Amino acid sequence: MWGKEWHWTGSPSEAIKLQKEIAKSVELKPLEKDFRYIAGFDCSFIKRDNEELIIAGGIIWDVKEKQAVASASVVEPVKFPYVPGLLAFREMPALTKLTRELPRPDIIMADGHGIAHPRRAGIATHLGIWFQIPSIGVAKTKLIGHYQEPAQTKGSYTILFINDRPVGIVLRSRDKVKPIFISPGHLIDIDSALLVVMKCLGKYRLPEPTRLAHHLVSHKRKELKQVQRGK
DNA sequence: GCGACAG
DNA sequence: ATCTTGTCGC
Repeated sequence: MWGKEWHWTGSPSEAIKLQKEIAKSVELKPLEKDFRYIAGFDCSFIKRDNEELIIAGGIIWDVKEKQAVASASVVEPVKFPYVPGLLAFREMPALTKLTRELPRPDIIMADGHGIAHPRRAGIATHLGIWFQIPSIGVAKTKLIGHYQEPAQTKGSYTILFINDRPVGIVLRSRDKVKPIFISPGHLIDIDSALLVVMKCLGKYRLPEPTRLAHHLVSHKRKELKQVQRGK
């Protein structure tokens, strides 16, 4: 069910074990059902005294009407350190809490990778498995894999490989901008993930769900900075 | 031992 | 992610 919070505690080595298990449950298949609502998630961080806070934000994008129909954000202390490959353990607690305030989407779009990950279990995969909703990872840079640089024109793309295995797409989302990295998280395949992302592209490098979520958290962050000054 | 390394 | 001003290119 949507709104189910994630409460996991453990060490980095235990986290790696969990990811290996999660990867066994991943299902990659074409998106058969029609879709309309896509959730976009993103996080920001800020320091308060001795602790670090995470600001998680999410929006629901209506692909048909091309507009956000809901949004929410939460702020809480972060417990897990940032370790490449273990991003999900840092952001999942806040992101899942966020879902209590949002309607259930048809697809989840996360800021990060899906199976284009050392253990095929990026944050998009964690979210897809946890909620059993098709999920896609959209990252601004590569974590792992090899690819040929796509042409400079919008819409050009190449395949991202890990040991000769296709795991995602490197897409030029606008003319002459750095490409974005798309990979399925769960319950969707590479082709469908690419189609969904392209349907969400507007006049910016990032697809609307992720871009608006990022805009939301950066705005929330500025508000918190103001509060810090006033005390 | 030397690079690579989501956010 | 965050710290930060001006500046190069379309």
